This record gives sequence, structure tokens and C-alpha cells, in this order.
Amino acid sequence: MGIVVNLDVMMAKRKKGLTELAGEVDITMANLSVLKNNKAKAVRFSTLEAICKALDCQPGDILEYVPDGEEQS
Amino acid sequence: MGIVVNLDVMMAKRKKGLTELAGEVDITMANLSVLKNNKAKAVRFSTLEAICKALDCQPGDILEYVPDGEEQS
DNA sequence: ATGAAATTATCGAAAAACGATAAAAATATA
DNA sequence: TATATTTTTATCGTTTTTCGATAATTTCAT
Repeated sequence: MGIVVNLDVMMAKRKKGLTELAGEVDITMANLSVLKNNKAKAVRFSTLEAICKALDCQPGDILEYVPDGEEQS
Repeated sequence: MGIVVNLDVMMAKRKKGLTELAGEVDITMANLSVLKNNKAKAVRFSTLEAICKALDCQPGDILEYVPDGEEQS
């Protein structure tokens, strides 16, 4: 399946919506939405850093590698 | 400090050198070296996926967020 | 000393992020 | 239902960055 972005989980845990997070991460809501919904094909580390900072988490909390043929957690 | 790439650890664990890994990941050794030594500013998910596949690991094993003022593990 | 592995650097092309913006869809709320 | 809020989706243009190809240099083991 590839790399899966699990932003939803941490956002729910921190109780932050797209609007709020977008403000903190300093990225447009539209672009953050793209990332959240697995429409992005790459990330800049600066963006990943800002997200981890805002959500107080690690990249591993957000990015997951799902081998082909396996279902997502 | 930002996002830190810890490729070395997993490579050592899997006993794979740059040359071998580069072949499996299908990326030039030069570019993989850049990523390994924290010179990259972004990653494509396709690349991250190939690395996770080759090293049988998760993004979290490779990428680490180190908050400002903290030392690396 | 010799050879292999790794690092570093440069150039160019292709890919993709991201901002800005707008419209549509979904969701919540009164 | 009606209204407001949030989220999703899309497009355009600019900028950033990857990545291949390549070569030179450095490191490291033998």
C-alpha cells in the first residue's frame, strides 16, 4: 500500500482540527488537507517538523509503511 | 534540531551498506548518501517506502523529530 | 599501497510542494 | 430546515527539491 499518512489519529488525540493545525503549522488548510488525505507524494522535513511540533509527536506517529497486500491498522 | 534521518541505525542492524541499499531502493548511491547524512530537505514517499521495504522497518525507525534545544538520541 | 565504499559536489530535468484562491461538499449547530 | 463552520477538492503559478548522471575526493579496510 505504501506510505500512509495518519494525521487524523494525532489530530483527534490533541483535539485539533484542520483550521487550528494549519494555523500553527503555517501551511494553508487546503495543502494540509491534501497531506492528511494521502494525496501528497512527498513531504518537506520543515513541514513534518512543524506538524510534529504542533502535535507534540514523532514522525512515526504520523507516517506508516504498509507493505503491499496488508491492510492498514 | 528538526527532523533527523537515522538511516545508519537500521542499515547497521540489517548489515547493509550504501551500495547494497542503493541498489535495492533503486536510487543512486550519491543521493542515498545525501539522505543518510541529513542533507536532504524532503523525501518522496516512494523513496521512503522503498527504504522501509528494503530495510523491513517503519518510517519511525528512520525519521526522528528532535525538538530545539534537545540532543539527539 | 591498493581497492572498495562512501562522501561530496555540480548540472540539468522532472516532479512536487506550497501559496493563493475559489468552489463544492460535508459536518455541525441552532 | 436553515445557517454557519469545517473540510475537501481543484487550479494556476512559483519555487523548491528530488533525483539521475557523473566525477572527483575522501575514508576505510585489507
